[in-house]
Amino acid sequence: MAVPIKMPRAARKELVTLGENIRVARLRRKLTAEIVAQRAGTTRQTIAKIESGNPAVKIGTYVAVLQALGLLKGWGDLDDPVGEQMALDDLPQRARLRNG
Amino acid sequence: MAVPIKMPRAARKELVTLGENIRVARLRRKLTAEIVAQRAGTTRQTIAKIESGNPAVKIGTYVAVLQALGLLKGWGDLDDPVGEQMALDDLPQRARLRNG
DNA sequence: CATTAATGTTTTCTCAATGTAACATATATA
DNA sequence: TATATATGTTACATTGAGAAAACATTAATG
Repeated sequence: MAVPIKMPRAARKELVTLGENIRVARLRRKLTAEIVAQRAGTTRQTIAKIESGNPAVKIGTYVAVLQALGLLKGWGDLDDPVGEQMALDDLPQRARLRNG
Repeated sequence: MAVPIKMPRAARKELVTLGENIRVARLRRKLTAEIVAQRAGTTRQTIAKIESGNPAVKIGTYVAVLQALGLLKGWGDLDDPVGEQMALDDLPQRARLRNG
């Protein structure tokens, strides 16, 4: 197996959690990795990578798997307690760093 | 630019939503794509792909970007109203399709 | 406990995603 | 309205992800 990509601990942990959740959801539905792979248009090896939290998997594959499990809806919604304080109206189209 | 991967409408839509949310979060924080890219260990071109919902980006990059924006925590938690009904205790390690 | 299917694991090959660079365009400020 | 800068966009080379296949291992049933 390829060496997992180097990344911060917290990020890795979050990916592992997501993978575990996906595996639990699959088993609860009594679906084999093979079946989910077919529905998602991928292979069971890639399903295994996802369930183990391998960061080197395309997000498109993740989304396809979530859809195959009926877990897709609302997944793209982010919880942003910090940004929520700010108005969306006057949001600039670009960020400007200095004074220039 | 490379042709976007073929995928179901709903899945594509969810990715676009995620990308938009990431962009909004970035702008609210007044961060340039360049800055976020540096923090996430990638390039601004890839940030652009993420914000446009391109499915062919590694999930590890997504996670790194979410972390750079302070949006990572709890992201791996899935909402599974269907599976929640089922006990975790007697969850099999494998799914079995037929009779056996 | 025997059987058989599901999963783990490795290897090879192909193709596309990413990084790098360069240029065009648009927009946030003074 | 200038102007510096953020972003859009494209091209190219490299590298690694993913598909496919084969074999080993393990767990779920009867």
